[in-house]
Amino acid sequence: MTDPVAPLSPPEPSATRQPRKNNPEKTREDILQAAINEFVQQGLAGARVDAIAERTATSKRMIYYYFGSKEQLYVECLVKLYGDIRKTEQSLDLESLPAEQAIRRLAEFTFDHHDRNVDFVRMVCTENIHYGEYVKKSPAIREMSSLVLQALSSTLERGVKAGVFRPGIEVIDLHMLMSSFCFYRVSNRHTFGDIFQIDLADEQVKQRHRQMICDVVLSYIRA
Amino acid sequence: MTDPVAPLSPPEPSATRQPRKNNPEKTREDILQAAINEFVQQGLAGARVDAIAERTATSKRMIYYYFGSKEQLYVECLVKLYGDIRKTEQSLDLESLPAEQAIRRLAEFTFDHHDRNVDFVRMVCTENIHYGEYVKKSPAIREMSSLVLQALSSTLERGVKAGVFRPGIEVIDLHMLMSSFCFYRVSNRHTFGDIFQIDLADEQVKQRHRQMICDVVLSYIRA
DNA sequence: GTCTATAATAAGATAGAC
DNA sequence: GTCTATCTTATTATAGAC
Repeated sequence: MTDPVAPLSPPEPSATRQPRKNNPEKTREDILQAAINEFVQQGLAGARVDAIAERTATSKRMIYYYFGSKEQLYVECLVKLYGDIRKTEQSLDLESLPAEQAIRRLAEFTFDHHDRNVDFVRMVCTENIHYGEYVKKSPAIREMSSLVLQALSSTLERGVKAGVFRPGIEVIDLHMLMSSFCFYRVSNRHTFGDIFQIDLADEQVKQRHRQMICDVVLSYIRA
Repeated sequence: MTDPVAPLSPPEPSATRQPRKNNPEKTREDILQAAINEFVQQGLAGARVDAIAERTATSKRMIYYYFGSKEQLYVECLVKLYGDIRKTEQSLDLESLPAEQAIRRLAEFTFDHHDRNVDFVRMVCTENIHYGEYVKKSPAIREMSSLVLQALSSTLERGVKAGVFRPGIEVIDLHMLMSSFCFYRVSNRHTFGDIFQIDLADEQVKQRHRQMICDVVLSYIRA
């Protein structure tokens, strides 16, 4: 098909010996995003390296070149998605608000983030199916996450001192209460929605639940 | 190894031509339980039909003989696990208790059931990763599930009439509040536990959370 | 109804040219 | 750094004897 000499074709535009359109940074990012999409849709076992390659502007060979294996690629996807949530969590500026309002803002943020990042939720589900063995391999994820608890903790303290919250609340438990509701609503939307005949994506239902988790948390911790 | 004639061995006990030890009912149940174990551990895509066969007293051929395909076998596993929770839910006898106590019993049951049935929780996670497309195929699961909401609904009504609960609570939302906390605690124990350094299987933590979900629900609906 | 052996295919990973 | 072609293994599913 391709003639080995090509004597009549025009010369290559670049004379500085650059193979074609090399952009390692972009190629790597491109693969990572394609992998997230595939893992999120198919799970770890269900994901196909070939399928990831097809979602990419590059080839399967590059996946192994940059990431070594399917598992290592998967871990990098996890780190990226956890990084996204933790970064945005820090822009909340809870200290500037009265305790009760700060709790409300945190609950609403938690709700919104899960609602908008189905990818993150699905990835965490997949990871738990695999007994969390890949998050355990990445200390970076653990380190990023302690900040939320610190922010929540100091807010609680402020509220107790101000007399609006009752003392004795465990920070981790409160965080779990918020996370579980916001997470479940997204993670289990298919089974829950089908079985109980409710459309969890509906805007009215969504606003109701957003309000609800705030009320639930506040009624629980109020003095 | 086995001699084809066996002239000195004792005669077969059954003379009525029964191949070996045929017990279709038991074989089917055996396969189903083995499949649950495999699906629960590996997910749908990760589960191997060979692995299921190895967990069985019978062979891989029988899996296809009884269930047709890996997918159909998976659906039967789902139906079985959903059936288990819905059956036990009906033995709660909430009508015999004062409204507030009935809510407490339901919350505790929900907590205990999820805590004791990790298999169920993991299977539901897997199913949601697959967009719930298999529960949708089984109307039996949907039909079984409406009973919980009915029980919760009449309990709420009683409480409102008695003046202990405030009106306007959505039944489905309350059910989701209970389910989400109880479910998440089990489904996400690996990531949550590792990231926030808490052992969710610890007996003290468990009792604290069991108490907590009751308090959360009641403080939210109390008049 | 049950078993062993195998067909047909698909998947993760790599070789080697450019 | 990038590409195509391919190796190796494992997987779903079935054939055919008993």
